[in-house]
Amino acid sequence: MRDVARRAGVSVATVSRALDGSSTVAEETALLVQNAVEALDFVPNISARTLKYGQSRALGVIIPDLSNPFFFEFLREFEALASANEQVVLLANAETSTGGPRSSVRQMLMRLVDGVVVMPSIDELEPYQLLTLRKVPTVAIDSRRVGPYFSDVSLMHEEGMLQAVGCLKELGHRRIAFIAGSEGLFISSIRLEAFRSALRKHLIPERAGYIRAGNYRVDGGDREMRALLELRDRPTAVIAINDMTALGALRAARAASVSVPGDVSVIGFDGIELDEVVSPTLTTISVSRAHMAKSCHTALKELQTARHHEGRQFQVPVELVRRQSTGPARRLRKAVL
Amino acid sequence: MRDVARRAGVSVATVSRALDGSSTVAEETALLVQNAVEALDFVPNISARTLKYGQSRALGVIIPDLSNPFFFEFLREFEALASANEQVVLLANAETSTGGPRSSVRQMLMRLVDGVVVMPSIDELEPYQLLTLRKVPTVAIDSRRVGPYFSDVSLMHEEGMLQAVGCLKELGHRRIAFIAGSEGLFISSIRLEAFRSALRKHLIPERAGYIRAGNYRVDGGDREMRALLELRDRPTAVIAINDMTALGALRAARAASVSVPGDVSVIGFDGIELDEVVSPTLTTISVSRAHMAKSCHTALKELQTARHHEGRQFQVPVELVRRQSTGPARRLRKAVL
DNA sequence: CTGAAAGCGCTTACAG
DNA sequence: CTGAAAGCGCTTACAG
Repeated sequence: MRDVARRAGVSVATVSRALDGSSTVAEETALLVQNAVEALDFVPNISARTLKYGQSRALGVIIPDLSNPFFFEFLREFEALASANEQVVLLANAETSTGGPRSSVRQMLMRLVDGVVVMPSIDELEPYQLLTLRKVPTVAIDSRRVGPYFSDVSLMHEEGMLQAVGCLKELGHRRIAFIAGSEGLFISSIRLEAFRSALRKHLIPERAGYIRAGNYRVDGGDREMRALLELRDRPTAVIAINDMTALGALRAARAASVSVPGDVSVIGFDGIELDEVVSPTLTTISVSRAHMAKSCHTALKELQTARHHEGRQFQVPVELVRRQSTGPARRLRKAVL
Repeated sequence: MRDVARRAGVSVATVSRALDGSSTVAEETALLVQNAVEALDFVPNISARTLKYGQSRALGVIIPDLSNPFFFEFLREFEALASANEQVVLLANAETSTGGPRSSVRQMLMRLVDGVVVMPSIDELEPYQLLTLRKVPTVAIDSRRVGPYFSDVSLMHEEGMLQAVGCLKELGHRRIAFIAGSEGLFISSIRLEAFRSALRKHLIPERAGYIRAGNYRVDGGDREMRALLELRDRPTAVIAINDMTALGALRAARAASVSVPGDVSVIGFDGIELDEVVSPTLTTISVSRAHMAKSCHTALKELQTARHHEGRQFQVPVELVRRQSTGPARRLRKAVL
């Protein structure tokens, strides 16, 4: 910057103001600076500004180590929003990072990020309080809590499950099972509760052994689907906590020569791009990643200016997308024939 | 830091030295500082250090906007390495970022990253020269070039294609097609050349219309597979430039009621996790993401200390993984029967 | 082994 | 409209 100033024949203060844009600089001076900047290919040093401002124009994203395409798809959207705002995305993986979530949080603090998106389960939410204590705007997915410097972006699981169960009911299904996530995880229990509540609203009884604990991954879905298929009163439909689990369920059905949707219908949750690649294509409760990313970004921005920096809840709509993995229940089909 | 110094009853210089670890500090002084740090929950401000050092302990990753799980899987591995080195990952998407690659590069420069991984096609390599000019260690995947501050991590396409074609030949295939990436992209032409060279080495003729231009995505693979299946002398085997393309090819075959591997064999490239989820599971030329991430990380480290900061080439081995999508060629099968 | 001081590159009241 | 100067939080030769 000193070089630029020298070349333009002005002071560094003037250069700074000229680059800032909002400050008052004579037009010809600005031009002089502009030329010098281009001639020297000047790139400002952000850390100097950060040191001054206490803000780095960087946003952190802390993602759990689930090998889930959904997160990548979210990340893509979020990065686009950040870069449109001249912000950069700092990535940290809560699990694989040496030191776990605490070290991720520490990195975010050391770098004075302008905000952090956390995609954890509630069990792990505690380490992130360090962020809000230090007044770093933080938004968590599906934490269902708000507070100072802390907002929540929640998916509308209830509506999604209601639609899914409703759709199955229409197709004649009464024996509907659910493959949840790992036991004890909060998100898992939210979706499970949403499922149960949907059953109740549709007056469908919950059956013994119909609620299974998966692990959000393909292998968990595969394993639990096998178990379900071995039940005496085998379900005619299965809803999975996410698409990866549902894909595992499809695989298990294939391996057991159980036809989908002929013998059993399957519904996932997320709406990842793969759903349309597998066969049968997967019916799913689809979440708009763009909407989710937008909510997260807005939430972080709002927290900076909100009164008392108090957070609020954002709702992300979901939508049942019907594809090949759902069809009429066996019994109904026979009746029709 | 001033607070810590005050509380510990020492100067900030001493605090800095105590935290540094390598400097000489009396043991009891160090303890005093340690206590103060803990009492105040002190988190150092990295930008101050960056300002001083000119290094930020951040690594940039610039990824093209391909909706390809392979990149995420790579990113995961790379992030783990970075965080084990107390480095953070700065993510930029070359395409979606407003301003394209140039603005991504600018962000990296402004933030004084210690190195950058670029995963582009050669067409786009030029903007990244700004990095090496400014002495930022840069490593590109499959660029096949090296230079000052510039290393290359190349996959061993030739070996992979040789194995793939060899495997198909053994199974009796002679009519082998290839679905490439977008025309004009360098990576696409590397893999295509590797395929052609493999054909030559195995004395298999290349047929008209057997080389197709896809787009690295499912829809491109789908589209080109349909075209291939409509040929009069339909191929008995298809190799795709990457797994997403191969998955598209599988879908097209399914839609056309063409059996895989009964009527046609399919081989992908990458080895993404999904290959084992689809049906039939996908035979692929698998690339170790861990190895690739390790090479990139090492390359960046090396460039800082190398003589004249001259880059070099790293080779990442690949390996054919046989799964369900490959089988004996029709003709051979008949002969056997 | 420790402290005072300079300096990294920027921004911004404060004068003029 | 512009310049000189202080200061952001850290590190590190330089004395002691």
